[in-house]
Amino acid sequence: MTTIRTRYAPSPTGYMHVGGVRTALFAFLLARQNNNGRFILRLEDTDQKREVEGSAEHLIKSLNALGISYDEGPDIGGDFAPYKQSERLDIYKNWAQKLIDAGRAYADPYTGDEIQAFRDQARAAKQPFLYRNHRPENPPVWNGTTPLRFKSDPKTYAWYDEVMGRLTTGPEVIDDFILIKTDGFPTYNFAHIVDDAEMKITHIIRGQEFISSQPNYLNLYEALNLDHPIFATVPHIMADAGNKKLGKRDGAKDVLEYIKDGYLPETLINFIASMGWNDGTEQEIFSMDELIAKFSLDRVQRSGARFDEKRLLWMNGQWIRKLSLDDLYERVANFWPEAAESASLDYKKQVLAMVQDRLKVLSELPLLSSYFFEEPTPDWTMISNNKQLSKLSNDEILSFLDSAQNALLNCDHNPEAVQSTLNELLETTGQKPGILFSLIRLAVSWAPFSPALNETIAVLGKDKVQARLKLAIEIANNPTK
RNA sequence: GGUCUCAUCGUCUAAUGGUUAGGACACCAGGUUUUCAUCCUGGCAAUCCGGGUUCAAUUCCCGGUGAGAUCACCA
Repeated sequence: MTTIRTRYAPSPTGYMHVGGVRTALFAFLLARQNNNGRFILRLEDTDQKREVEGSAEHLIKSLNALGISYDEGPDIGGDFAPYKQSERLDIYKNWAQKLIDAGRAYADPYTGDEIQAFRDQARAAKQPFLYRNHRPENPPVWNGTTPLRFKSDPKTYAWYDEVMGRLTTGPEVIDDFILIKTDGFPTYNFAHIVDDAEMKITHIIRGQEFISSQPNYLNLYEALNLDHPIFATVPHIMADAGNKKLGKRDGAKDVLEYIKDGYLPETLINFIASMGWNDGTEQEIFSMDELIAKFSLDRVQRSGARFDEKRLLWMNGQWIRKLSLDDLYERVANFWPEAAESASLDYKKQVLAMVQDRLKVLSELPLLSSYFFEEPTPDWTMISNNKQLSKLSNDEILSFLDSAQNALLNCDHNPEAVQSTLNELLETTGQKPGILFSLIRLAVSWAPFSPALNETIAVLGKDKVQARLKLAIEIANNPTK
């Protein structure tokens, strides 16, 4: 069996979004599940006008962040370097010359306006426009100042696509397309075929937008006397709303943005893979290693999938909970509230352990933990708006807070001891936990939600708990609250 | 408009010529000594429509309809 070589071949014209990640991921998985498989990154920078500064770096950064590693690429080289099409112009010229010599390419003598006129004509006649209907009889010798066109050989095609199955088209879709532009750069249509051949690519995985040009590529493979690689067409990912392909305009987020928001690479990989692929079981959570082991093109969905942010959020929570505390600790390094800067490693880990079950994205960490690091601002409306607490008289509140302060003063601040102290408090006050614990919870955190009360108190420590209870008592004593 | 493709709960999906059409997200209800979350239990919810083949069709075939892609000196 020949070595599998797949590639991801983006054009550096913007940031990397989830659609691109999925194409790259599938190609990567396919290469990785074979012992000697290779995954290649190739930059298709043949459109100088659309090129966006920094997007190649962004692309590479995104792949790295997600753990989609490549074996050959523009920044790391490889046996078939260079991996940037703009540095391969001579190669395309050579291949173009072969076509010219074989009578399969010719100089396009028309101006843009002239071609547009043909197009309008066809449209007026309600006919599909085909350039080859206007093929010049005696084209000039190509000198690089005009586009070079492929002289197609229209015919019927049937081919197999690993995802889509058997596909067929008629000769009407075959046309003379441009191989080399007037700026001397090849078109995608030409360059990718040459490069895939030169780089010995065995599988082409790409988005649905290329499926309609596939027969033209087949025609070109024939003209170049090349065996074509195996094709796999992956359906589009649709935007959350509407029925459009997910693109920049639909608010498709840059994948690095998801990372910055505190989505784990594991989540992104898992989620993107499972949009359009599953292994036929009820498993939802897949690690990269599992994906490598289980992925197969014939289980890729044929229809487009919608990007569901809520499911992504759920999945991120799942992955966060799977992490060991130490691992999670490393990953939240940049997400702590500012006030946590001076806190000890040990203290931060204790806090983190408590909020691990509550985090859905790492960026929520400050929201969930700030009162562990700085004094919260008391907000008495949290008590007065509470269904149960609002029924208490001020004297009752004072008495409960006072009892709590006293009881906790002589209590070791570890979760077990605090819990038994709290339990005793329930008995001595004769209150239900819903009332007493809510009150204490608010007095020590002033947060809409917090971890288990005994743990919270234990981690905060006696000094902070006493001070906060004292402050709450002062406020309760002050009628203007 | 031409060409190609696709079609199962709101969403991601599983399955099969015979099933109570399964799971997950979301949503709703209940439970776990406070809150939020986790976790657990339960609930709601789908085979686009019409023909045909068949004892039997969501599954195979045909036709509609709907959706997507493409028709560039973009990839």
